[in-house]
Amino acid sequence: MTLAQLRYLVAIADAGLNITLAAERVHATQPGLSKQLRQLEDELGFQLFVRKGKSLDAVTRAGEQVLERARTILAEAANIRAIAANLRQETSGELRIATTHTQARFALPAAIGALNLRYPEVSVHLQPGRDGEVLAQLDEDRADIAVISTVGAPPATGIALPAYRWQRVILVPQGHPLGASGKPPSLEDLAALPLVSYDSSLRDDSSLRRAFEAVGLRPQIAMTAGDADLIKTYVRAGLGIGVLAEMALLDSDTDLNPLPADHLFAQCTTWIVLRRETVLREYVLEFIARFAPHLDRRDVSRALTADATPIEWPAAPHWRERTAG
Amino acid sequence: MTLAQLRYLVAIADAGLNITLAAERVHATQPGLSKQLRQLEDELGFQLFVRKGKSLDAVTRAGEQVLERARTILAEAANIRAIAANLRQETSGELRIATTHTQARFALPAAIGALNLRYPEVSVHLQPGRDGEVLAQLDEDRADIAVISTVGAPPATGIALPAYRWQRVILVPQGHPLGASGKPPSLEDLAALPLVSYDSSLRDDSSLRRAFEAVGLRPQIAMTAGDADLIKTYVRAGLGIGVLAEMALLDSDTDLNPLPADHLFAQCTTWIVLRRETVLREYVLEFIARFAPHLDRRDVSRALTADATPIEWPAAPHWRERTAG
DNA sequence: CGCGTTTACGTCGTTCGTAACGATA
DNA sequence: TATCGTTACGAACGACGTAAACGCG
Repeated sequence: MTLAQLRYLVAIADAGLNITLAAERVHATQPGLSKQLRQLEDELGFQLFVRKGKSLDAVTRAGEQVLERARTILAEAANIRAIAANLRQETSGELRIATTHTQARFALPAAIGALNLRYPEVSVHLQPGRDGEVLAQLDEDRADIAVISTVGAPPATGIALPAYRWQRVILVPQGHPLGASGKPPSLEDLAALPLVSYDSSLRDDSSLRRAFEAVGLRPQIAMTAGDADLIKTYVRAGLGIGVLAEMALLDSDTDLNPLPADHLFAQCTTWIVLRRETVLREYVLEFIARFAPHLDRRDVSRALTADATPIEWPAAPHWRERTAG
Repeated sequence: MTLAQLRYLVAIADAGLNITLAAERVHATQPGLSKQLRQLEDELGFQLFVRKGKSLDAVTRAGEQVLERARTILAEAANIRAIAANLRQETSGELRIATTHTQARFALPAAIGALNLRYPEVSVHLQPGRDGEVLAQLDEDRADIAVISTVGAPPATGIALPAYRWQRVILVPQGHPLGASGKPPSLEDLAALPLVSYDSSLRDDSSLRRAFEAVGLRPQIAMTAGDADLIKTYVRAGLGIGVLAEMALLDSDTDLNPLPADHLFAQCTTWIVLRRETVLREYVLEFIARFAPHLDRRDVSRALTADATPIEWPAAPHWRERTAG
């Protein structure tokens, strides 16, 4: 059993049992992986994969067990390398951030910009996805950190650090009667109008739906879109009034009128989620410090090793205040 | 970085930074380890050990970090091999039990005998030690399981499975007045007499001492010994009356008179302690099943992976009942 | 002077890539 | 027939052991 064999093993599993594809990903040849896999199976004395003809068809039950162990071995090996790289003060590397579109488009640019200034040799990869996918990417070691929002409690998987809190806003075209009245809209007002919001608001457990249902109303969702830019586009087109994250407001959106919705919807929290027992590169800590300045570097390190006390909120930085600072 | 390098690394650390000794233990040559260690340090880019002249003097701070990770890597590699060995139904191997003398001498023989009958190719190593040492041995991967007793809660480190419960007994020579009265002795009776008990009863936190202190008495400990056989010897010699574990009573002790002490001292529990995240060989499960028959094999496996619900007591098997069965 | 580490060197095993072959849809 | 996995072979690397030199107490 060698580290290379284990690396090949998980590469094959992650490539959907396609050895050729796995070989490309690990920068090796297909016969090499094939042979190493066979040798590993010979040494262990059982099949890791079920063969159908020559192809791999499935992972055996025992293979799953081995895969799980192999993953933690490789993760710890990566940790050792990270310790070394930090000690050597290496400034190059990569940062894979799994996140949703809203975060990537509106919340992250400032922090990523600052990171790039301080560590120009670090290449950042934004990996968009829905909430579930984002956490899965982190879990499967396909991302280094995840940035994700919830309405209430932190996500269950991984270690969640609170980054910031935000509210939703109502977005109407300039001159729309809802904005003209001068007083903030009520849920009844909104229920009477066609809404444009995120795709996720179609889900039964979406916080938007639940806010309406809590008072016995049913929102009329005219259309949904994957990102805020699209929502704004359709609000402009008059398809309906928008409900979206306040971060999505830009100074250039002068033709749109944002109305507060703090009193209608629960506050949201954006979290930085990390894998347990992971050694972070210096520049990742730097990124976290930029993105969530209230998090002490030592808090982050401590949260990673032990299941320590949850991080407490600071004097609640609000989004607008943060960007102003 | 290779698995061999990591293995050498922890071997050197465990050998007290003596490379030659470490080389013997891993069945390799000293120059081999020396070179591999250097190569690992070169690859990582920093010193794992502090050199004093040519010798290794200490582990560096970063070295400690790496060592910890290396240990879990090796443990997981061992787990993979254990999965394989179990699947192949291998019947040979070793079982290293870290435990105290009382357990080794009186409680374990039956289970070890049964294990040897079923798995004659398994070599059992009993590794005696005091309570703290026993758990340390388990923690440092120098034992596969630990068997240890406490008065109240289970030991904090590792996963503790309750094995059985027992009481202490008072042991006096035949014809001693304490046994002649016919009624069980009181703490006052005992406090007036010289006692012979385990070395551990000298500790301030010993349960023997605390039982007396709880009622404002101070026991008069005439002498202590490391094991029950010695205690019995000195009770026979008339040095005092014995206080020891009921398991230590043998049918052949006809010249000694055991008096119940259930009403004087708190009940003790003997635990089987395992390391977290460890794959046990089949024969270890077999041993556990023999030693603590009320533990379901699946309970054991489940307890190892997750921090699951603690095992509950069955219809409280008492020591005497168990040996009778 | 002995113990322990490093350096030097030769051998052996192993891995890896290239190329050809085979099976499967 | 195209795709994917296996077999075969040769070259290169690397690990290991033996033997000798070096430092230190």
